[in-house]
Amino acid sequence: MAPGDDSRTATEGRRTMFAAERRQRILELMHANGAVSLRDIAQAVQSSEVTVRRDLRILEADGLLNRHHGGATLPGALATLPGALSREPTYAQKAQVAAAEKAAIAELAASLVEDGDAIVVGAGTTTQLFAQQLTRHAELAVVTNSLLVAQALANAPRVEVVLTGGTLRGAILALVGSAAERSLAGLRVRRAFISGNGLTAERGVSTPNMQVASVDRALAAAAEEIVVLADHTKIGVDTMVQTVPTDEIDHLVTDDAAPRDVLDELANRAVRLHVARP
Amino acid sequence: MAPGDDSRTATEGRRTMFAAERRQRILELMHANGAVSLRDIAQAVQSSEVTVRRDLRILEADGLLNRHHGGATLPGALATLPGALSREPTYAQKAQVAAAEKAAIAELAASLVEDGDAIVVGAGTTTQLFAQQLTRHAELAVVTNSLLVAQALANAPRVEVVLTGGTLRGAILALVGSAAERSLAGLRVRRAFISGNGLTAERGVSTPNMQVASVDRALAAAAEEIVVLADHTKIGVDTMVQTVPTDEIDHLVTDDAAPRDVLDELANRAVRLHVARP
DNA sequence: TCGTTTCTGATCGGATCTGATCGAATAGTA
DNA sequence: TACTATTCGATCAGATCCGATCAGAAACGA
Repeated sequence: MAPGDDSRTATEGRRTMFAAERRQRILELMHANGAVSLRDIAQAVQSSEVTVRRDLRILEADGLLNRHHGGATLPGALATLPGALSREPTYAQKAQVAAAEKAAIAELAASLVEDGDAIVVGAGTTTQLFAQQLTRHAELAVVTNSLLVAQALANAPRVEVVLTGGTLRGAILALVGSAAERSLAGLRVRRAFISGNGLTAERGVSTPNMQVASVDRALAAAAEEIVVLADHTKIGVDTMVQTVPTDEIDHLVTDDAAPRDVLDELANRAVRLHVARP
Repeated sequence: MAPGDDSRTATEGRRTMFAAERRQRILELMHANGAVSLRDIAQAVQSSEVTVRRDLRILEADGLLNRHHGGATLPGALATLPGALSREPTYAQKAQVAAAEKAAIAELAASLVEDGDAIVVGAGTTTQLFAQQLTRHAELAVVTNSLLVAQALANAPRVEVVLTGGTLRGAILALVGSAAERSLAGLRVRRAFISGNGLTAERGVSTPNMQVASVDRALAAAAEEIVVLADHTKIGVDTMVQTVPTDEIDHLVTDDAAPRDVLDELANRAVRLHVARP
């Protein structure tokens, strides 16, 4: 015994985390990112993957999250996570395509928004990233048909988020149908930020789904100016249903890998170009 | 029993620390660090771990802290890590209250839903769990103002989800406001499953927020029968705004820890009771 | 001074938590 | 469809922690 001995190995400060503390931390990670891979959690809480797996099992039993191969998501939510989870392959895959370009486009597009604006935001992986950039704006009013856009702005204190009603399209977590279009009828905002699956100089923005196209048209009709967000993989691509013709597009935000000739032709048709460099 | 009673006669001038003094220091340590390990406490107050353990047990009985394996934390906040990203403590905390009971309630309530039904589901942690139980139902139509309910059912292939429009209330991820209420105006479904913050026999369901209350009323008005989901922590509790009076409640789904007298009184008023056992 | 009460510390058995490993299941790819 | 690489689940082992019991020390009253 050596109570007065002061040559102790000072373990203080880096106290090991309690189990409850660790689980709370996991929940915070979940709410911050929507979805987290098991490996990332293990690293974040400085525990083994086995322990994290156990925690996830407990938290799932309490209904606080959903487990998947490779990680977990918030109940219902799905993620734009590097590679891991794939309950929803289509969406996760879409988010992976040109991820860096999309992030750069989102950031550049956000600079087109000013404090006090009222805007409309469509559904899509790019517009979701775009919405995340808007959390710091003040006195913003955002109308959207995308649950992911709405969630991205849910905690922004000075942004008012209005969701259109409508039928949920699960694959993209967006609202479609006549109810969605009707709720946009009397609306008038400054700018609409929409995406799509393809954009050509001849036919403008297009998407393969008719319901989605119909809503996108209604979104566009509610705005004075239309801003299209499209990474280079979509430029020059035409899909089934036209949503916004070229002459109605006011701005295009894309990245520097987009084919030059299509951009030139778009510029000739009075589309103002904003090229992001990832 | 008087082992915990330590209102000792103050023998002044002694150098040994009194029990009350030691416990006070423990509380100071807790408030300074949020969470402290048992070993650190023992070293800080120059006592054995056994004694500290005893103190923690007493302090926990007084509700002044929560014990865990290896130490203790403050009752309210577990989020104490430097640079913690507690984005949404309120919702996560709410979900943890009576989590097992809520899960059992959700499961029992789901048995009240039949294939082919059209139902309305309100916002809340319990209704979210309830929605997760519905994914296996077929030909179901679900109308909700909760983003979490909608997301829980997003991937259910045979469930049609309709979201009301409205302004997003970020803290609970639900849609409120006149737009939400208007979109429910012409609707008629078989049953409404709603929650709330309190339920008494005299005043029925209540919630502390007026906007939420208004939407809940609109949800209830759209259904032939009203089913209330409330765990025992809400039974006998009255909050500010009444949403559904008792005589309009057709079913109550709760757990077996609910106070007997309130349940009896509710049964007297024609509320059918469903008691889940976690 | 003595006995009683209360508090503190030590020890031991049992319980809990954590980490590692291996077979089984799952997702992605050709 | 078949194959391969992860990932999951179950089991086991080690370490830590908790609770209960017992013994010693200090304080109080007679």
